Amino acid sequence: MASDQTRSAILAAAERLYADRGFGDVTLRDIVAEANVNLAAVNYHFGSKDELIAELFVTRSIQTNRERLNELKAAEEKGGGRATIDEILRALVGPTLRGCLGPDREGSTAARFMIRASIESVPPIRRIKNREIDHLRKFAAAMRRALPGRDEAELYWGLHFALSMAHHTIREKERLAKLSEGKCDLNDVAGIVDRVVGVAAMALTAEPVEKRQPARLVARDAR
Amino acid sequence: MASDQTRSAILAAAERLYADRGFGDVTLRDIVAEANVNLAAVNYHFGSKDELIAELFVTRSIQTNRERLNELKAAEEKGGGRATIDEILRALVGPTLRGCLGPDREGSTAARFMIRASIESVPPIRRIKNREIDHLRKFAAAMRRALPGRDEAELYWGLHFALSMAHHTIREKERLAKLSEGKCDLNDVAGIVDRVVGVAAMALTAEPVEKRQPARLVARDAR
DNA sequence: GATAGTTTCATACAACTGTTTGAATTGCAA
DNA sequence: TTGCAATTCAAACAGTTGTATGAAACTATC
Repeated sequence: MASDQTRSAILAAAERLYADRGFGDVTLRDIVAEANVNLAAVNYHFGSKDELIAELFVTRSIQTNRERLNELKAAEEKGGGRATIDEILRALVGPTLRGCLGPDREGSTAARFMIRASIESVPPIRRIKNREIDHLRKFAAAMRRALPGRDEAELYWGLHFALSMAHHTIREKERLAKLSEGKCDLNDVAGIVDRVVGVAAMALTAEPVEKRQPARLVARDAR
Repeated sequence: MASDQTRSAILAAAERLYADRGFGDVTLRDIVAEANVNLAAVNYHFGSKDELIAELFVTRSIQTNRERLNELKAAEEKGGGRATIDEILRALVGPTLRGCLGPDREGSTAARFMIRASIESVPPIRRIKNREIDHLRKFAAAMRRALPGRDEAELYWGLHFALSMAHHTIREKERLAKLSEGKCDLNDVAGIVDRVVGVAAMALTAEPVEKRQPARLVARDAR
């Protein structure tokens, strides 16, 4: 059954090429050349180019989501069913940040592929991302338990901002490195996780915007 | 001189189509059909498809950058040459957020085009974005003046996180609305600006990560 | 109203895309 | 070995893409 061999050769070659050169200018012919298989093999084994991309992305997404949930579960068990907000946020952004910025994984094809997927947005991947909401709801629920008094909208904003900082750091790491002329250390992944978690937790635990004292911030008119 | 007419008909049609359907599946033939001009007109007036896209994006970027700098300059003049960190951050994220989320501009083609440009990343636009660094440096300089004692890396992280939250909110506004089941009001643009500026300013003025006590935090020190 | 310079137009081009086809080859069971 | 299914292969297909061409139509100047 050499079929599995062909299948995974295609997957590996595709992931490598997409990671290196982006979805935009990698054709099926590039992939089969890299994998040393026949052009028709892609459609035979995957049905279409889009399904190949989808399989690639689903595989990696599942890995990340599982890591996140494992971290969350571990924290909850440690805390007798309730994790702290720091732990929850850390479980949310840690796996992605470590996966995409981690030094040992610097050359990792999988990580570079996921960065690509977050920069270039191509239809089959977009469709899958839309299903990510159910996954995020689990974190929203955990946050609700960790900060019971908190307004729900505030929780979602905090979760959203945590993801914002994590994803944008991955997307724009080169730009930030250049802008800061190396002063921001993008290799200190643990530090970045602390930073993102710290800011998001701060946003979640500070007084709500409405009540916060301006510190010369322009007062918002009560709608 | 009907040439200008053709030129701007193409620009308008292209911006509209790209805004609606993305760069991926809008062809020159779609554009010229929408603009009611001949196919060859695009290459005649712009040289190539990529140059058309570039011109579109440059025009809008310049607008945004000018708005930002105007706001920054106004705040600096008001403060006798020095703006507060809140004002600087507000000048940075305000124009983009208002432009892309603003209710009156909800149907604005320009805004929707810029959202597309931030979601889908296509080569001619990527090339231009790389030159945005010089523009950001002006804000970094202003921040340095507003928070003179602060470590430089911290300033860049704060600036980076402010942009992270703003851009990600624009990119993922639908997802956030769905995730929060409408509890996060994406139409309250002023509120969102306050929120983003508030969180970023908090991150910038709180104690540095190394010294900070984990968990809940942390009053902002009046400096 | 002839001339020169722009702009428009229909059409063709050349290249590349993902996909399909049908025959060859292979692997394996009876 | 024979038979059957799974897999590979070269080749072609059908469609689309951005771009180029050269003639036609227009515009304005003298």
